[in-house]
Formats: sequence, structure tokens, C-alpha cells
Amino acid sequence: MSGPRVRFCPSPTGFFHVGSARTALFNWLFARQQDGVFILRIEDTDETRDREEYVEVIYEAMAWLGLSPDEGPTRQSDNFAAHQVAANALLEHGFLYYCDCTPAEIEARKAPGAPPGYDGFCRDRGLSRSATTALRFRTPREGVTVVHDLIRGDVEFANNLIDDFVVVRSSGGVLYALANSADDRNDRVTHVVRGEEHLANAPKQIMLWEAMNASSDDEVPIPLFAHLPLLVNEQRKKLSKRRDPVSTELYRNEGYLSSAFVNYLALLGWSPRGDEEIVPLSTLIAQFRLEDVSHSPAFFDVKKLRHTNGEYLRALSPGEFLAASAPWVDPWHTNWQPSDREPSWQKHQFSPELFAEVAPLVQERVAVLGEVPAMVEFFFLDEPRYDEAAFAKVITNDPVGQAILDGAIARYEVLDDWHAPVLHDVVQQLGDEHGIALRKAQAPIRCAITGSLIGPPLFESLHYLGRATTLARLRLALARSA
RNA sequence: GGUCCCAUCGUCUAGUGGCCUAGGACAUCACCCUCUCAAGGUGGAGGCACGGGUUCAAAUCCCGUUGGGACUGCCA
Repeated sequence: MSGPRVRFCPSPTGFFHVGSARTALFNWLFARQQDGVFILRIEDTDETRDREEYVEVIYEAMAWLGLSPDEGPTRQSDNFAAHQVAANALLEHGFLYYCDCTPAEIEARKAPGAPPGYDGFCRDRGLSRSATTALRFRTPREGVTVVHDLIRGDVEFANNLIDDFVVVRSSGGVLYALANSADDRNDRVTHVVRGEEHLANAPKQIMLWEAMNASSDDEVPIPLFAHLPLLVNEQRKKLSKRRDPVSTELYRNEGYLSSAFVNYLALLGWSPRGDEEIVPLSTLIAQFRLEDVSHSPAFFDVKKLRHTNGEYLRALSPGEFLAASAPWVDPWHTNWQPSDREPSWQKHQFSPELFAEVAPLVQERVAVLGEVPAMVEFFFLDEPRYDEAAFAKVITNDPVGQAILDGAIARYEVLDDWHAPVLHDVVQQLGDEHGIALRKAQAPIRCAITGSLIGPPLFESLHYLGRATTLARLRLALARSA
């Protein structure tokens, strides 16, 4: 007895949606846990919207998430012949009929209050194939079709409310309902795990599947379904590509770790046992149950994602953090360049060695890797980028601040031990002499050196920055306050 | 409009008839720690949509109401 077979079948019509990522993840988790097979099928049968470069986007996103398929990736467009075979068999067995109604005609015939959808006008007209005839499925007029859903239980649909939907375009192209079902059937898919927006077409696919069974020699069991709750925005609407930030690539570029992203995604509609929410992939795999998936829509909360990512970042070893943040401080990425003019002190530019030293100072201060450059840039710029309001407050408009700067220059010039504790003690003393606490005394120095009132630990920073640069920046601050 | 789905703190959720005075996490507030900012620690505020049943007992089961959402294409 082999395990279940599930599939994830995105269409290459744009960036990779976080909802798709969640669907792919839940399929993958289920397959891993049940020792099943995870199939990746690219559904590229929409000539008008599909683009080849988007196929690459899907592969990259899946790779980043670590969700590698056990079978595939396959292309639905490669299954064209199989779709034709299925459509012909269905037609031969009377499940399909030709229809030449235009949308306008269908609309015109519709009586007020009539059920929506096609009215079955061509059902018994006995039309044959032509350039303007599509093939419709002859849905049963009586009875109900029940969708066995692992998450929602049995969902019943009255057959007479399901209209005769189009299965093959007049151009000959096979539509989603049939293409998808035929592929699932050929792939021997046992569980269809997908978004809730597909629940309404599940009965159609079951009807098709039954019809395909009836018109071929092999009887393939109808799959079980699991319709995952929608991912919604703060307006409680389905996440929209147009107005919501839903591209996984966006999050990747902002500096989210895929492990954190996966962990967060797993918590959307499902939760691990116990109170711990930061859980390793192995735990996710071990505990995941489709039956436990929530029924109600989940809000994609970037704040919580950020927090989760921060947890993962802090859990990294210094070496891992350094490696993870390297792409974000790459000069190519930051555009950190030495300026054209010659400053009076040593010219700065990005130094991987220096960054390796200071990276630990920022590791627990960032929630996403994209915040790293701004936090360390003062180490690599010729001149810090000043927060002018802060500068005015603690230096220009504060005589004591200027006195601190003066005192720091005088003492740092003659210090023979350039280490953080010593640098700290000097400012502590300076503060004592002026009757202010260290937290006050360090402010003008911090601002002069880093340009800001917030940042990594000051005295460690001075240590790594070196005496020459420190003194030059202190003098520059004094000069520009005059 | 029709069909279907859903309903626990602002958010994600735990809860499967008594263990619930409803637990955790994010966010938020206060305090502590502290060279800033974070991180960390402690504590606070905050929820079972409403109305009927069933039951000795209901957040949990049933019905209804209200509210939200999805679908309703010769897209996927």
C-alpha cells in the first residue's frame, strides 16, 4: 500500500502568491508526513495570460521555500493529447454536447429570477463540431453531488443547480475543469488539497471524474478533497494581487528567511500542539493533519511574520547570520560608494572584514535582513547620514553636548587602550563631570559618530571604527554645529 | 439574486459537553533591565456575534437570526 498522491498546480500568470505558497506547503507537509508523493504541475493552458518567465518564478519560489516535488514539474500543455482522448471518450459516451450559443444569446434568453448559468438550450439540438461550437458537459438534472472534504466534512450540491459548463472551447482548447480533472486522474491523485475558492467547482470535477471512469476501462477512485481556508487582508477579502503585498519574492527580498516564512505560513489555518509557535520543520511534518486545519479565513499578518523572522534571525549562529546578511550589504546592493571629495580622514568603503566584526552587534536588532544596511552604514560611509533634528537637539542647541564632544576629543586623542570598556569609562567620567547620566552623555557622541540617536552599542562601534575616524567625526560634528 | 463556506481577545489560534474564573502567540499598555535602540523579564487590558432550544451541565450539539466571505467565464 503506497502513500497518498497530492499535487500543487499553479498557473504561470504572475508572481508567486503567498496563498499559493501556503497551498503548496500544506500539500507538501501532508505528503511528507504520510510518506506520499508531491507532484508539481504547471497549468499553462491559458494562452492569453501565461508567460514562460513566470514558470521560472514558480520554480524559484518553490526552491526558496524548500518544497521540492517528488514528481514533475510537469506541464499541463504537454498533456494536450490526453485531454483530447478524455474529451472524445466523454463525447462518445454522451456526456458532452456541442453548443453554439454566444454569451449574449444566453443572457437574452434568461428569464428574470432564473438560475444562473447556461440554460441547456443546445442540450438536445444534436449540433456537430464547427468553428463556433464549444463542448458542454451534460450535468445530471437530479440528485446531489457530495464532495468529501477532509476539512469541512461532506458538502452537498444539488445537481440541478449546476449548469452545463463548457469543457472544450470552440477553438479546441480544453478548459480547466476537464484538464485539471483529467490530469489528476491520470496522475492518480488521491487528495486534492487547494484553496477554498475551488470548493464550488469540486462537484463539477467529481461529475467529470465519474464520467471519465464510465467512459474508459480503468476505474480510478475519486479523490478526497481538502479545501483550505482563504488568506485574507484586513478588509477580510481574499488576498488580491492588485492591492495586497502578496508576492513571496517581495518577502524574500525584504530579508525574510524561508524557514521563518514557512513556519509562519504553517500557522495560518493550522497550529502545532502545545504553546510553542516557533517550531522546526520536522515538527511541522510530524504533527500536521489536514483534519485539523481551521475552517475560517486567516488574515496574513505581516507584523507577526516579522516577529517570527526576528526569532529565527536571533537563533542563527554569528556565522550563519553573517552569511545570511551578506547579500544585503553587498556594495552592489547598497550602492555604498566612497564620495568624490576627499574627506579629511581615512576614506571609507565597504569592508567585509569590518562587517564580520560588527554584524553581531546588529543581529538581535533587526527583524528582517533588509534592515541591516541602514544599521551599519555609518561604518562604511565617508560621512554618516545625519538625522538633523537629533543633531540639533543634542549638539547644535546643547552647549553641554558640545562640551562632551570637546572633552571626548581631548581624552580619546591620548588614550592608549582603544577598547570598548575604556571608551565607555571615558564618557562615563565626562558625564559625571557635567552632572549627567551616561545615557545623556553618550547621545551627542552617538549622534556625531553614527548620525543618529539609535543604533548598535556605541563603544563597541567606536572600537571597530578606530581612533582616526572617531576623532574626525567628533571634530566634524563640532564644526558643523558652529 | 442564487449556491456554498465561515463565525473564540484588534490579529493568528488552543478548546471536540464538565479540567474554562476560556489558554498561548503577535500587536498594544505599564514596569524592570539598560550607553541609545532592540532583545529579554514581569504584569495589565482585551474574546466565545445574537436569540432560542437539547442537557444535571454548552465556547463546544441542534435550529434560527445577524454578520463576513467565496463562487456564479469558451480564466485557472
